[in-house]
Amino acid sequence: MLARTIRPMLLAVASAPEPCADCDIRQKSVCSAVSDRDLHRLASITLVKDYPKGKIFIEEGEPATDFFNVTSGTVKLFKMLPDGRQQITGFATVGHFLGLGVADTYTFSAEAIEPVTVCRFSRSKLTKLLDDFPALEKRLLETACNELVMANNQILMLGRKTARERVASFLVSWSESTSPCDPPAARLHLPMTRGEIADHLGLTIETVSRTFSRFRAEGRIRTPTTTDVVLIDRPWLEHVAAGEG
Amino acid sequence: MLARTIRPMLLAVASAPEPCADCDIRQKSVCSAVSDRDLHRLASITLVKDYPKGKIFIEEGEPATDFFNVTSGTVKLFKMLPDGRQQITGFATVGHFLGLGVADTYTFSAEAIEPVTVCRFSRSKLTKLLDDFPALEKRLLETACNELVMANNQILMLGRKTARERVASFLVSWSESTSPCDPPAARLHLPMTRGEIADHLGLTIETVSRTFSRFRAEGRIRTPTTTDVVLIDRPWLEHVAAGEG
DNA sequence: CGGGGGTTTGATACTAATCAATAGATGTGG
DNA sequence: CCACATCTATTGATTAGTATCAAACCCCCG
Repeated sequence: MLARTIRPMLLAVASAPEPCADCDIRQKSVCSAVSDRDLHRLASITLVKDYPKGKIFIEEGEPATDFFNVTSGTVKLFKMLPDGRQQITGFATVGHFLGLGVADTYTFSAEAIEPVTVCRFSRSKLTKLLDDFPALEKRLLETACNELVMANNQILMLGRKTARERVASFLVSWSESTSPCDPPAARLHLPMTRGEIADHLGLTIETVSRTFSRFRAEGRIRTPTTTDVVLIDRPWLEHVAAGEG
Repeated sequence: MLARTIRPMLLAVASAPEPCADCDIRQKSVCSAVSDRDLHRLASITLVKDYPKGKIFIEEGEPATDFFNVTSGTVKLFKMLPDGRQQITGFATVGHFLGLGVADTYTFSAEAIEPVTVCRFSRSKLTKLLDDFPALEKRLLETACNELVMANNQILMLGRKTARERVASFLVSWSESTSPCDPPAARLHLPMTRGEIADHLGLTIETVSRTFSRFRAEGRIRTPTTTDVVLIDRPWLEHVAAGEG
């Protein structure tokens, strides 16, 4: 009896592998709000997609047909002004859900800044699913609230912090978002360019570069490579980031 | 039979007036997601409060015990740095729900910038209520998403727009948020000071004042009083606000 | 080895901040 | 109702911080 019910499922998996069942980042994402028992319903509306570096897979203004969940790689989320000025509202890494803060059309664009894998959900299907999974809806609300907190922190940063404070804030917060352990690892990898950091902090490439150099000269950080940073004096960086520098 | 069921309700209302039953801004707020039939449950956890101008009724860092719904007046939402620098993340007017984007403690402060009336809900009680009212939860998620869109627009503004573009953006967006009709009324009332506008736009009082003066000299706006603005050339203001100026 | 994108560093320009003074608005008490 | 005190707004002069323009450097990759 047990075997009889399980075997067909295994066969089904073998013939059309369910993306969610053996997903190893599920507990990091909103998907963990769906129980194992219901997972096939989530899987049935999920499509796993790979995007190469540079691929823009969400374009501001286009009809918002899909939600996404990042399962590997780093994505930049950004808005642009007509003359090309760009503002990166955030970087999304593994576990991040994309598509909140959207009306009928996307209100931001998303670009893979390194090879990225996402789970793509049909927006209308996921919305319907929410009626049956209140826990998932609760989880999305929670996620939206967290993003609001982050957004307000970025608003404070852009509105009132100096270039030094912004770069310090970025280093500390990127370190926390990529290093789950406590205390966070001292060495960070920066998959984004100086230009992307600048577009995130409301600065120019040159100012970001100069600030890195100055932190280096002051012995607060080391940069073994352009894309790797070691936080030598994290307490000081946190102090500066908090506006007490 | 009808009379018999209604009369006790009316008596109840007379003895302890239910704040929600005859609320005339309900359709503007998240409360409209609760049906008339269930309204008493919402009313039972609601407390109507008045705050005078200048009253700070949410303080960043304090335990987040309550949610609020603004029913009249204007509230400034802000964050501060230790040395006193202030960033106003938004202005909340009638119908706005306060308390999303909050963890265990408030992540922002709220001050009445004119006399304000709010409905105060116990956070724990409202959270419990959500289990019974999925429509209300859905509505809160929708609200949170709208706020995220607004927050991202402000991030773009603070990170990449010039002083002129910021002031134009503010005028257009305040006009839209206070004038429900389409096209919005040309004359706006600004309950906030120049300093508060500056703290919202990441500028100084002087820069805001100068920009107002310049718009006035260029014939784009008129300022009958310090607290009232007439948008003479709205299309131009929208153009500048969009970064095409 | 050469090319090209990304980065660093330097010189200069410009926007908005700061400092300062005046003017206008608001409110209070005589 | 007016005079005074206080707060807010405007305008001007100067400064500072960051952007812009320009050149050299580095590193990766073909």
